[in-house]
Amino acid sequence: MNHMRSLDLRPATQERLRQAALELFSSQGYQATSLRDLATHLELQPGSLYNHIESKQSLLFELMEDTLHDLLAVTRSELRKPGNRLHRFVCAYVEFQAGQGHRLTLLERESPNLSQEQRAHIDALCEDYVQCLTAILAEDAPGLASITLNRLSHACIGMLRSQSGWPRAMTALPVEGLAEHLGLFIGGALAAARRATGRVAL
Amino acid sequence: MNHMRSLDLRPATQERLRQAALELFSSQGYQATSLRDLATHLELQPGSLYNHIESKQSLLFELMEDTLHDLLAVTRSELRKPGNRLHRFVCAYVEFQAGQGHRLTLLERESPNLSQEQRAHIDALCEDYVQCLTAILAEDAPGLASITLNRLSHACIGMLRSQSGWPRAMTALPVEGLAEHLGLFIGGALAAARRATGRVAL
DNA sequence: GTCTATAGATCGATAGAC
DNA sequence: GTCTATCGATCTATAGAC
Repeated sequence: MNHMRSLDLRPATQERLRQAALELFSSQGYQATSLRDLATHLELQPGSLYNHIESKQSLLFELMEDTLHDLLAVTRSELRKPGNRLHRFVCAYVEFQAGQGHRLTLLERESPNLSQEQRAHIDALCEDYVQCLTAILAEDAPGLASITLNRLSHACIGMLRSQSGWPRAMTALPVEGLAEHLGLFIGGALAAARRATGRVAL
Repeated sequence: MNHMRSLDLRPATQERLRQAALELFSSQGYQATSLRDLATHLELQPGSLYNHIESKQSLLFELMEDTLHDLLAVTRSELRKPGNRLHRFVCAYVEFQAGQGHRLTLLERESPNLSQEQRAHIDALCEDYVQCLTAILAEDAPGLASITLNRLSHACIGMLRSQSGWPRAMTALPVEGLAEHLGLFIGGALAAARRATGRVAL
């Protein structure tokens, strides 16, 4: 109840710091960004950062972890709504990518800069996300062999990730119709997998 | 003719260096790998490396450039053979990934560590590779809108890249049947795109 | 083409005053 | 929670002897 007075108008330094770190890490890379760079963008002195972070590495880890938590939350929330689950899964990713794509860039690129334990944690969250999709696909195509299902899941996620270009090129196209296109392609891949299974099963 | 005597039995230092750099860069990351690390693995002193490279950055660039050149060469060579071109494209990538996957991880991850000019060069080569696939798809599905075709190309390449996992997890599955699975999914996506276009065109 | 030695710069992190 | 000041380590790259 007495925590109410903490509704500051300007964002807390914590939040400004994470925002700036996200921007710098995703554009220049983690290792190429020094804490001095970061402090300059915040108009702080380098040493002052350590009132808000434990270390540079833990900062990276928290950014990556939060990204996956948010992506999972958004996706699961979208899946609770009625309608085609596969389509909702695709929409959730497309929207997340459109609005916060640089957060996903960190996940793609900066894994090797984590400690072993941190990387294991992130990998586990990625597995959760993939499993989310796998469950939907298994529901839509009940007869698939587990190896086929597994590869289909990763292929679908590959299609979603492909929006970011290879490796970073691809003129930033408009998002309009993107979810529909991806849904179309994914649906086609799923149908093909189902047909092939049926053919074998007969 | 007199160059014949240069058929040394052990690989030249140049080649050992690039091999070791590839291994270290792809496993630890470019920035996290020091020239001391590299020199140690080669049983050399750090300074000696500069008899073989111009700079650390140019070493990275050449590794990435060579990778794309080889991938393009292998792919184009495969496309010259008879048979389904889309299938051959997929096979070329799968084999390249299976045999030299760590070379591709450099492409995925280390772009931001290049200079602007170097990155532009690499991006152009990536475009060439994408264009390779686009031409095949355009041939297989003549009526596609250019935006659809473009997104389909990137989606297909996303499926191919998805073998590497997200971001690096995914138990290294056997390669058997992988090209067939990916060909199936890609074929399905292509068919879906074609059907959707036909529906509109009618 | 390898070595030793080191320049010159930068980095992450800490200590202590305010 | 910000500042100043700095430690100690590490890095890329160079110079010059052999």
